[in-house]
Parts: sequence; C-alpha cells; structure tokens
Amino acid sequence: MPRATPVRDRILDAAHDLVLRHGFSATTVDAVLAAANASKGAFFHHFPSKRALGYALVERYAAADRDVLDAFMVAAEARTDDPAEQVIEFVRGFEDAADDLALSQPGCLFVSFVYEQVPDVDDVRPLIVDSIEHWRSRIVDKLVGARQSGRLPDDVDLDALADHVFTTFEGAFILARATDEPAHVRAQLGQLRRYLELLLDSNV
Amino acid sequence: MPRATPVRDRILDAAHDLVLRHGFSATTVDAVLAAANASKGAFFHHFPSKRALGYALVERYAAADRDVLDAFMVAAEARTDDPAEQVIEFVRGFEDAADDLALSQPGCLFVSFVYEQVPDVDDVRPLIVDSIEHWRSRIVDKLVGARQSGRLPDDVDLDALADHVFTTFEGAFILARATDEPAHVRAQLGQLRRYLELLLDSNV
DNA sequence: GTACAAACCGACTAGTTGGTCGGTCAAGTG
DNA sequence: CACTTGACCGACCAACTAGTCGGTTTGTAC
Repeated sequence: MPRATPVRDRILDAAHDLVLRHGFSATTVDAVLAAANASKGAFFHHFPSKRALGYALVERYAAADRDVLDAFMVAAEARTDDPAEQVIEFVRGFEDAADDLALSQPGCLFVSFVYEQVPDVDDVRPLIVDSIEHWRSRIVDKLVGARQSGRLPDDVDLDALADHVFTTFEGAFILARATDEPAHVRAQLGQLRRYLELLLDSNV
Repeated sequence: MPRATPVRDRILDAAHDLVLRHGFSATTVDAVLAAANASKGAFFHHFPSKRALGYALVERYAAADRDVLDAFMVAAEARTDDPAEQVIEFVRGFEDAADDLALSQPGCLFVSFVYEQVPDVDDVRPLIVDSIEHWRSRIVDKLVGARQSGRLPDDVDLDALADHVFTTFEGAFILARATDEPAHVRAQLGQLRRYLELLLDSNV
C-alpha cells in the first residue's frame, strides 16, 4: 500500500468521480489531471500506468465499502440482540441513508469495472469478488442465527438470500441512474426489507 | 429506421457482443469491423458515426427486450387467470430460462450505456427509460388486479414492487458477471419469486 | 551547507482512433 | 446502351492518448 500524499489522493478522488460518470476507458489521464489539478509527471510518479490507477481505485473503494458495511452492521447490533432483527435493522439503516448516498454517488464503482472488462484491468475482479463475499458472509452469520432461533424456513438458501442484499443495491443504483431519480434506491431497499420481514416473521 | 442489410446486421451483432464485454468507449470501430468481417466504408455507409451505432444498438436491444417481456407475460397468462399468480408465473418463466439466458448473454446492454454516460451517447437514456417503464406498467397492471382481489396489502407501493423485478434482474446480472457464476441469476430470481409469493399469499 | 532522494514538472513521441473521400461494382430503369 | 442509385471498399488524415524523459524543486539527514 503506497504512502498517501495530497496529490495522489487528489488524483484518486478526481479519477473516482470521472470513472463513475464516464467509465474507465472513456476517462483519459489528461482529464483526471485537469480535474485533480495535477501534472502528468506527478501521475506517472505515483502510478506506473493507467491500469494501476484503476486497480488502486477499486482497492480503495473496496476498503471503504467494507468499512461502511461493518459500521452499519455494528449500528444494527446496537439496536437489538436478535440476529433476525439485526438483518432488518441493517437494511433499515441503509434505507435511512439512501437518499444522501444516492445523491453523493451516482453509482457503484465496481459496476464500472465489471461491465468494462478491458483485459488490462481485469485483475481487479478478485477485489470485487472479495467484497461480495464479505457482504455475503456477514449477512449469512445473522441468518444462521435467525434460523437457529426458528425464524427462518428450512428451505431458504441462506447464501442466495444474503446475496439478495447486494443484488438489490446494485439493481437499485442502475434504476436510479437510468431514470435519474435517486429516490428509487430507498424504495427498492424498502422492498428488500419487506421481503426479509415477511420471511423472518413467518415462524416455522 | 434504416433498412436491414446483411452487413448492417453483422455489424450490429458484433458490436453488441463487444460492447457488452468491454463497454462502448473501449470498443473501437476497427474491432467491430474485424469481428463483423466488414469494411470501414461499409460501416460509415450504414452509420453516420460511432455514436449512431450505439443508438441503433440500444434501439434494437430495447425492442427485443420488450418482445421477451411480452412473450413471457403471455406465457404466464396462459397458465392461470389470477393476476397474482400470473406475476409469479412470469418470474418463474424467467427462472426456468435464466441459465440459458445468463450463459448466452454476459450482461444487460442497458447497463453498458447507463454506466458510461459519454455525452455523445447520452441520448440513448430515453430509450432505456421507456423500457423500464414498460416493465413497470405491464407488471403494475397485474398487481392492480391482485390488489382488487384482496391479495395485496394496501401499504405496498405497486410501482416500487414492479420495479423490484427490473432491479433484481440487473443486480443478479452484476452478481453473476462479477463472480463469473451465471447460476446466480436463477437463484436471485428465486428470491424475487419467494418475495412475491409471501406478499401475495398473505391475504389482507 | 552539502548531499541525496523522493516528489513533481511538462514538452515530446509513437501509436491509435473516429472519420473522410475518391473510387469500384452490381442492379435496376428508360 | 447510357445513366442513376445504393452498397461497399480501403488508403489516408487530423486529433487524441498513454506513456517517456531530462530536468527542477522540495524535504531531510548529517
């Protein structure tokens, strides 16, 4: 992990914004430099290549993503001791934050790279898969607890149910972005929560 | 709408494949021509510019998308007369087709353009929004029927519930593509169906 | 203050990209 | 046959892009 310098961070911030808006290929190094108010020399001093920038970008985003997940899970755990309720509170937390989230970020950086598999940048996929698995395992932990207390039918696939959180997030972002209506994120998370409530309230 | 010719179709087919894999910006005209076995002259004879190709691509995809939606809805309507059951059968139809679908198509073309808003190509957004609204309205029709027969709680937002189908599709495709496990599509559609079943079976 | 390295600068280049343009060819049509 | 039209060809071009490189500035240890 390279040392953080003001310029390096400025470049990453500017690149993050541009890549999210236009995609990685359409984002030129010059455009990043202009937005970051940095020079070409500075760029290639900190990154050996443009693809290295892409990797660093996803690396940083994955770490932040993990932090957010953990923070919301801790907040949910603070509200209730019941694992089933914790999952629901977890989603509710995102629901409350959805509007701010959707407005400040026009999408998920992962998708920019997943849908633009330039051979050069394909080495970021493992980072993304790690993030997905982190979401899955953190949520499955709770679901296992819920099942143990008899609040989840036996025939529910815990992995698939946990993945449905990720799925809903990504789908909602696309919906919001395509229609230019950020409110969709909140509404779709609401559907997800309702699903979980129905599933977890139906005592076996 | 330009006339369809063999070459034009070959170009569209090749471009569709390449854009889906690498994104629009990363897809060069030359690469399309090589894949389509066509010449540069042929390309610019049929399309005034690269962005016009993008527009034609989305136009064709939206029409096909609509056809698939309608076909699956007709199939669902053939199985049952109850609107609530029709929605569930509709999703089940896609579930059955999911594996073939996910393998033959590595993603949704809409996302390639939504996540790559090059100013030039941004005029495709209305086409995409039309498709989204078509899905929404076709499904809402059924949900209204379900509500009238008392099978849907009053506090469910029909638009948001209908949009959840689109959301799940898009999210599932991202999950499948990121992890390189097409089976996720089927599993996520299964979660969607379960949600609908729970919601529609809980008589008000 | 001197020495050394890391940070940073920006003019330059080799290769690529979308797009042009003068032309060929085959199929009508009178 | 002469003429027109639409489909198609590919060498060429101007603009752009990632990356280079010789040099300057800045920080810091002695």
